[in-house]
Amino acid sequence: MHNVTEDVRHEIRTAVSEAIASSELGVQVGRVQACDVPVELTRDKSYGDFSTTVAMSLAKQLRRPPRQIAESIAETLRSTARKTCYIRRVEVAGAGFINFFLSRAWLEDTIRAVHAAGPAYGTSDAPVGRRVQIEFVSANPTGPMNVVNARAGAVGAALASIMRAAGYDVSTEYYINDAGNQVAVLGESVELRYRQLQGERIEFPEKCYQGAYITDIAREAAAKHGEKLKAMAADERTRFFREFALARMLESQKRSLARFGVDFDVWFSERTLVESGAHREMLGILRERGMVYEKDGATWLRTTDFGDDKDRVLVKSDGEYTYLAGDIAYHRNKLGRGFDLIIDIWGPDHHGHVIPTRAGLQALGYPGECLEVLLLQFLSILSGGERVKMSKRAGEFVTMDDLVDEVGRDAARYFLLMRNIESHLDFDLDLAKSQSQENPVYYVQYAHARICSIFRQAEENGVTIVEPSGADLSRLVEEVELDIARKLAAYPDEIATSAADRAPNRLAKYALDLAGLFHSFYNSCRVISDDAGLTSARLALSGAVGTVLRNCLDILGISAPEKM
RNA sequence: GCGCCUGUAGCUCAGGGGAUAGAGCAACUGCCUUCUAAGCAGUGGGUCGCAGGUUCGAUUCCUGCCAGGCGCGCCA
Repeated sequence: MHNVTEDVRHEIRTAVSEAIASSELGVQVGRVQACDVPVELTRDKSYGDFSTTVAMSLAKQLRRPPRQIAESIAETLRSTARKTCYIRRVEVAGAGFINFFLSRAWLEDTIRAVHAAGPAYGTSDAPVGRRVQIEFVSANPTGPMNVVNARAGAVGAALASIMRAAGYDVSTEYYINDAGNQVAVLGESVELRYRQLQGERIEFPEKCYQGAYITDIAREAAAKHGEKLKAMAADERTRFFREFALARMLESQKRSLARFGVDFDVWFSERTLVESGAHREMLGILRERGMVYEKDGATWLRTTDFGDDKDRVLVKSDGEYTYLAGDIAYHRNKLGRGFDLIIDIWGPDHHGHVIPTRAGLQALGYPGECLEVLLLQFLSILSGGERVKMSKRAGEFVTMDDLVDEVGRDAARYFLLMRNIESHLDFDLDLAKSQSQENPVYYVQYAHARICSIFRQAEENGVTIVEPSGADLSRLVEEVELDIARKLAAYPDEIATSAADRAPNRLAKYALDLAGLFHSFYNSCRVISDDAGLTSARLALSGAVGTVLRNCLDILGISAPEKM
């Protein structure tokens, strides 16, 4: 009873498959496997509860009108002596849909299933058994977390939760880019600011990071290590500033992420990778496999063998590894840790790296499908109707912290999750601030708080709260009550689809729809009344909605308040 | 020039091979002596960018075009 919808689907599939085999159609089509019968929850309940389009897909093969085929299948289903437990009525409609009207027992069972499973409702019974790693955010440690990182954080964390709910074994990872030359530039920026603070009249180069946070770090270094710094030799001091600045930036980035509620299972340092000799090792394997060649003093990878439009450099003529080489080595390391699927969430400006990186893995002998890159589209911040320019070097941006301060963590996360990941997202700060009352996240949270309030009220009034399994759910007869139960039944499908499509926004929409149904119910039906039986039934329904809302919000990384 | 993403209501966007295309905002009208009005009920609003193709069926998939965003380094 964990997943009633799946049970029903199975029942319908089997019945249809058997009906086709035993009807006159069976001779022509042969056996149609039950799993090949598409069974969907209907969009509109006038089409019944579930529907199949199998007749339409058989039309071509049988060279008969789909409606006729549907009638034939339906007729056989109706005359089947063996009474199935949920199916009550079978109708043919439209172009050849076979619609199934079920007994209300399936909705009552759904409500009971939600109560029985609680937080586990909607999660998959059968683990998919694939080890998945999702890497996201992985910002350069050269500036504060910005809103693009916030979007990646919200999406990555939600996707990880959704895929876990769908049965995947998921690990989340943050790649710390602590080995590149941008760290040297960061150190240099801080050191120059420090020297300026010491009264030296020196120019601050354009390539350095301009933000005020650089000066803050310089000031902090001076305050803590003032005397020691003065005594240092030049190269020693440069090294000091690089390490000091890096440590401070990482600390501040981790703090921002923690405030935003995004956590990672693994923080992976690029340095440890470099120091482990992973690059050299990778290159050795590629060389053995004949995948690299020398040209113009550089070492090239034959990415064109795997669909790239030109080969790529792995080792520059100055002997340094390229960014691509590092990425391939890193991904090889990930796969070496036993993951079957690597999901990276990147910005759209990195889309050109997808093919070369995958090509690198293929060149190493891995299947291309083991790397999936989700390109998260950009996010613009609108303030006063104007697009806020964001440039890290210029030090202009709205930070993740700003977002949390101004809009709040829950609202920020919901907003960032609301949209399809491949859609450009306009985040209007003024709107989010001024209209925070109408914010969709409050709508969902409010439904949850209302449900909690009902239960508090029931307790205060001394209403005996019957165990849901004991409530007489046949008392739920209002249309909106049954609509809610139907929506609860759709939840497991919603989790599965959101996971398969890598689409957290679907779940955000589901939560909004369920909350809407509940608000509607709340306004037209009184839960606590003199009718004890009805009260129990409605409490059971409300409690089930509360559970599912909580599950959704939890997955999305948003709090489910008991009071608002 | 090549590549990726987008084009759906006045605005911001969902949806998606199927049966009358949805929500919020904005506008208007009602609903608080009863469990939270951060709520509900209702009204108006659409050639799903354009043109072909595949299909029993396309707004959805494919191709081309148009428009917008972004990217095309021995940078990271």
